[in-house]
Amino acid sequence: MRPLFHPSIDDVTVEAILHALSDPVRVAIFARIAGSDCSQSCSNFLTVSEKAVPKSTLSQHFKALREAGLIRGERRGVEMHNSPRCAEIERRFPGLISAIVNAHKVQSAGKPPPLPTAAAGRRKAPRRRG
Amino acid sequence: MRPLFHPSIDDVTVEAILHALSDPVRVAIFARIAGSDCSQSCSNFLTVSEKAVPKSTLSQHFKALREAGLIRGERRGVEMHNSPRCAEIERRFPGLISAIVNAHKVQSAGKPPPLPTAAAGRRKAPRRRG
DNA sequence: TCTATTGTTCCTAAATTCCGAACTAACGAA
DNA sequence: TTCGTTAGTTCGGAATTTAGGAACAATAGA
Repeated sequence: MRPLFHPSIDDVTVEAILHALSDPVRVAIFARIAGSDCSQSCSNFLTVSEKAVPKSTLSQHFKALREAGLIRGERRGVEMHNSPRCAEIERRFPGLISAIVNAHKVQSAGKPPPLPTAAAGRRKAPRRRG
Repeated sequence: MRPLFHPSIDDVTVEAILHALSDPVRVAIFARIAGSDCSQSCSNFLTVSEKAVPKSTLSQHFKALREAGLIRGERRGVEMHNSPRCAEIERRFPGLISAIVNAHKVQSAGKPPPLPTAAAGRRKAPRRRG
């Protein structure tokens, strides 16, 4: 298993951050990691916003967040501990992360919480494979 | 020619904004439109950050910015006038746009201005087509 | 050992992006 | 009117990126 790659803060780009956070699942993951005071393991996110996320996809999402410089991952035993790099990013790009997380909150607050029984109908149809 | 589509401000999403601005050419375009006091035509951006942008690509970039709700385009005669929708977005997502534009400035300031003679070597190699 | 748990890698299909070529639309001149 | 120019769009196909199932690797406990 390959060691985890984390960019130095000076190599972190706005483009990479915005791209990483332009995915609804990834912002949701990041918002929760950034908002928590203890590190989160990947498996805490096997469902995100009522939607199941396959673990291979989840792994890719975490890789994207790590390589954008948004989180730091550390393997501890069988699981991974993920923590935000907010402080570093704040020094490099003041106000960026909080504005994005805030906007995400505004948007989440704007749409009513999905009713459990109606949720299935709103879910994106699964893609069928060969 | 199809009429231009502009989302209502309430339909504008953080994800769409971040995705639109996660492209280096598009942030550069948007930063210039947002920073100018007069509207800008598309053809002003046939070269962006010393790099030529094919006009079909440019057209797609403007479409992406419009449909993300970041700019408003208006056809006047043969050309298009593009203006930012910063005020509306600021009301919906306070601080978001300015943080991103600021971050983009920080990043641009960080890298030294490319020397004209050396610029060609740093350009991304063009993809070869069939 | 064997088994369970957590996460990664591989592989292929689907989606997205890029950009040259062909096109449309507005304008001015003859 | 028709021709030519300019500004931008659309089309089509190749390249790139993404999604997720299956197989795998690594750790821990029994």
